[in-house]
Amino acid sequence: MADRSESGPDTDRRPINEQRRRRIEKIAELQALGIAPYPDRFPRTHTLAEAAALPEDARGLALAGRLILRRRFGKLTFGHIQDHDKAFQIALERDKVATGSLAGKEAYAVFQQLVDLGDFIGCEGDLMRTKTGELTLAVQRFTLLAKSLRPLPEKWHGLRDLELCYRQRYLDLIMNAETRARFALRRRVIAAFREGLDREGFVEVTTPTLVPTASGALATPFVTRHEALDMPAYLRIAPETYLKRLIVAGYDKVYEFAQSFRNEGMDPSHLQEFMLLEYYCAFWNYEDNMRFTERLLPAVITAATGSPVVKFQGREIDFTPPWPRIAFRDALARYAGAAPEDFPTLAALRAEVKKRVPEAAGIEHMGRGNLLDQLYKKCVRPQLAGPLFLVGHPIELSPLARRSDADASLTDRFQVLAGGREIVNAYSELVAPLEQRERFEEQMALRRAGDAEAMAAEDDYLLCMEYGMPPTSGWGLGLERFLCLLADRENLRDVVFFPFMRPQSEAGGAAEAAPGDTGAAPAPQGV
RNA sequence: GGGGGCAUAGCUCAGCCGGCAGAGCAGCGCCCUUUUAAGGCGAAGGUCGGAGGUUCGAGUCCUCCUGCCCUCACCA
Repeated sequence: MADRSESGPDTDRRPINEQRRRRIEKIAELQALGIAPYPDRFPRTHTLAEAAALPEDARGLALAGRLILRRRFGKLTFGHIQDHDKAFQIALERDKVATGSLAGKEAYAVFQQLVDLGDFIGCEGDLMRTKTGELTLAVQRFTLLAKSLRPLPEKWHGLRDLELCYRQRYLDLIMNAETRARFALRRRVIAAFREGLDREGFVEVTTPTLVPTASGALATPFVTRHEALDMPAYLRIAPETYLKRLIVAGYDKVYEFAQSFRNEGMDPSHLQEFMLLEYYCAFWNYEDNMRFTERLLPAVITAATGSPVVKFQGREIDFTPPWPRIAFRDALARYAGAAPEDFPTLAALRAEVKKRVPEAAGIEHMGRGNLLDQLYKKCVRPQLAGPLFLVGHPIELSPLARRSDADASLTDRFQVLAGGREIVNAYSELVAPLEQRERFEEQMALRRAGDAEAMAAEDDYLLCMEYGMPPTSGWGLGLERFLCLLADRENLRDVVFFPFMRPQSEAGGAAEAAPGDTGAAPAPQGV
């Protein structure tokens, strides 16, 4: 797009802002001086972090960044330019600076009057040290790289308004180093998981996000429509059954960072769109998997944060292995004083849950598994600081998990608990196709009985299983929840760049203008 | 979905018992060659989220609406 198009019609319908209008005027003034407001490139020699590591007599640097601070004196100006990783001081002297075809006083005036905080600029010059010892680029030539039209948030307090941080994350990232650090942590954690899994021989794969049946978890899917096939389609709620198909296909070890979608309530601990990391390993059982988990998580945490000890909500959680193991039944008995065998009938258990968790809804429709789960979630889990392995979950809670050989009412399943939260859910997979079909049918019966959580059956997956699935153990982790633990954050939105927000018009509640209705006097036509 | 809280200049925030709409930063005009949120002087900048109501008078009190935060329920 040609530079001059920027001085063309201004169709922004939002209330006129004085500063924005002034900056648009500056574009024309720059162009009149032969200065392009949006040039196409700048040959940068170093990032700002690289520049900061150079010897202080380094010469001939070309640095680029967003101008974020400026301290003007009469004939000397200090400023800071910022790139993603670093802010760096620049100094311009009136009689020693140039831009475009201008030099000295005229070039200096361009910097003072036509360059604004928020603009991207390129700066060429030599390093020096100021009287106060700060490594600084003495700028001989600067180049405007992009004119910004809106003022940045406050330079000292940054962007504080939570709603603006979510809606305009780019401003949050520009202004708040803590936010940048949080997303750098996300990047490091993902890289560390990849490294840990790759080194173990796992293969990263991609499976469908758009699916004909939402399976693999107990959740309400987002529904959409496949027009060409004239059928409903769903966004996946988990990658599980597709990854297991690949196990059947002969991949021994697969994993996926699977963006998943669940159409359920919004609160600080639930996102509609989130990332599940799942892996599956053929020939492992859940015990093998626990041993690997005990190696993988400390390695990832240490790689990402520098220590296996996580500080969370004022507590220290040490992931150094080994971690204690506790059976689901024992946890209920010890922390809730209510072992499952104390309530042999559904009615007795239901009465107990009603007594202890009176606020829970839908108790009448819950099966035995969900009733026990209520007791666990409300009375036991909050007390578990961890890290620890919770094992031996009731079979009703785990329709895709292998039945325990020792106790038919239990599954070969474990969860990793830390900070009162479930970090990992894993089990020996159910690989027997006929039993899987029965378990799905039990879920469908629960569904018909009113338990909305029960899992949907998936015939295509059952077909796949009938060709033979090796013994396998699978593992899943909610990436955002894990990141919140490492970043000591309560709200999952804090570790997602652009959380889903209800749209809001910029006019502050005014109705959306119809197309073509500019709502303001159009600016003069350019070109 | 229930309950509680917040919404004032581009940003960060004051605004008392209902009585002229405020500050800092940013921006604008001046002064200033070593600053670190530079400093000094000056002039601007507002649909107090929106719509009603009470009142002589509403940023302030009441009702409704919108958005966000917290919390409970549901869910990972």
